[in-house]
Amino acid sequence: MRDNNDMPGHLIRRLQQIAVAVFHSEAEAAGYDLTPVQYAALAAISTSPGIDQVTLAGLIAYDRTTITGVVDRLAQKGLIERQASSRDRRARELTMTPEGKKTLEGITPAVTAAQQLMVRGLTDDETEELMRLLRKAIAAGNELSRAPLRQV
Amino acid sequence: MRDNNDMPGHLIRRLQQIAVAVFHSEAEAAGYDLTPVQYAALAAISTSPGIDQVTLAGLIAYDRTTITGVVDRLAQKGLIERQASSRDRRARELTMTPEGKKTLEGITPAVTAAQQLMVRGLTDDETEELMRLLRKAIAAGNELSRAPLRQV
DNA sequence: TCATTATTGACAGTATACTGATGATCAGTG
DNA sequence: CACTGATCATCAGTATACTGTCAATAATGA
Repeated sequence: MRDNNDMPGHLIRRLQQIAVAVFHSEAEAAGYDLTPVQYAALAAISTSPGIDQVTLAGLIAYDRTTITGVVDRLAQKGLIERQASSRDRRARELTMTPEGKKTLEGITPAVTAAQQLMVRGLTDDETEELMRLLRKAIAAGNELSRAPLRQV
Repeated sequence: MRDNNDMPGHLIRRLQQIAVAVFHSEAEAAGYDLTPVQYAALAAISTSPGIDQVTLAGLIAYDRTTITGVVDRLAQKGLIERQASSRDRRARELTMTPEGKKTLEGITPAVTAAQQLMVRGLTDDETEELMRLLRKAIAAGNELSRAPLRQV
């Protein structure tokens, strides 16, 4: 019988759990109540103001159904605003509030720290190699998920 | 600003999504309705009959709260049985049913196929290296998650 | 033995992720 | 312009994951 430790799926799941836990503890220690998912969405909206939800989902590889809830919570926290688009009445344009900008700037050091902490068992070279392999595997499997990356 | 593609956390999350999607489609194609999480739990119960839920959670690095629902669903599908332990009246001993054994055996080829498919962009050597790096990072971060691995 | 502490399983509540469906709207074609 | 098909956002439902809490029970130490 194949051991869990020889299953890529199991190992990926475990490191993901650790990554999320590290993110939460770093963010909380810095005084912010933001999930990894919410952070990524906020950062993407910051880079692409006025973006609609489907495009946002594609940029960060989220399911379009998931993004609804994430955007809801960001709006509820006053970090972003959602307004109907004038060009397409189906779409909602997402923009950051000043509060959102302040939060994004403030939390960034904690996010950077978390990224290092979650691979603290690896050397810098090993981390680079891990990221290279992850990128390569993701590129080949991108279309297998319901939430593929869609670069604009 | 740091790109998503340079963030280990983002890359890990994406590959995890792909891994789960691949597992589902392979399992479904083989005629089974079992999630990756349910499969791992079933396999662990098969290896360690009579195990209690906390020990099971430790073996596969699940949160003890999560395991309750997983075990519920496996029991509801008739794949496992839950009975009060005679040694410890708090604990529930988990055992497989014949149906569970049949399911586990039947689904195993699909699981193996899924493990290969989710890293189909990598060569065999690269897959080995990816698993090595994942194991090393996980070992260093094990205690950072609420659901660490607890080998017996 | 008795009081304190720890452990097991469960529950409520929140946040991803997904499947599948729906209403509103847009774009392209005849 | 009317029709068809695609797209945007949302919803209902299911399954992880987590935080924090609780009752029942076990284990430990004074």
